[in-house]
Amino acid sequence: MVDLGLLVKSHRKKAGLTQFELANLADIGKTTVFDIEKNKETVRWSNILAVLRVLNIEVEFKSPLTENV
Amino acid sequence: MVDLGLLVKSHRKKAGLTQFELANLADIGKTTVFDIEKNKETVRWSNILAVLRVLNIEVEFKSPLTENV
DNA sequence: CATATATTACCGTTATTACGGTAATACGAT
DNA sequence: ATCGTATTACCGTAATAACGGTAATATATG
Repeated sequence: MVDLGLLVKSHRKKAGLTQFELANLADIGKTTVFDIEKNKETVRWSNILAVLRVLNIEVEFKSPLTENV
Repeated sequence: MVDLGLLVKSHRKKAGLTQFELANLADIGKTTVFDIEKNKETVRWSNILAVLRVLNIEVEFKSPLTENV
């Protein structure tokens, strides 16, 4: 697994957004954006998804059993 | 994005686990396993990770900007 | 260096999830 | 069809994440 916090941060920067702006676009609180970038794992899944959606990041799940479901 | 609930369910079945057993292995509540399989997005990210870990499923994030960070 | 802006951090309140218990339904095997 | 097990569903309580406010620190810019 990857450093999601760093991934979000770098994408946000590239998009020229502040945490606050990203939070608004994703319709979540600024504190939550901060938490995600800090890899706090207690955040709501839906909030992570909201951020990823704004930043155009996709999620994929992989396992020995799947070449994608 | 993929049907995570279905993915979890099929992997759990393949592993021969009940929801309750999976919950215990992941050290979370049975209700949460049920919720994940129902694609309830309000679950805690850490709980999803716990389940994926037990089932040996990896997460990957993809975007136009990354060939993996 | 000084100023402005962004980030990090902390706090208190509110809203909501996590959880186990339990009941009802569905599923599978004999 | 019957029995046993798994799943689905609902509930109440306790735990905790979400949130905005604010302050402190860091970063960037003139």
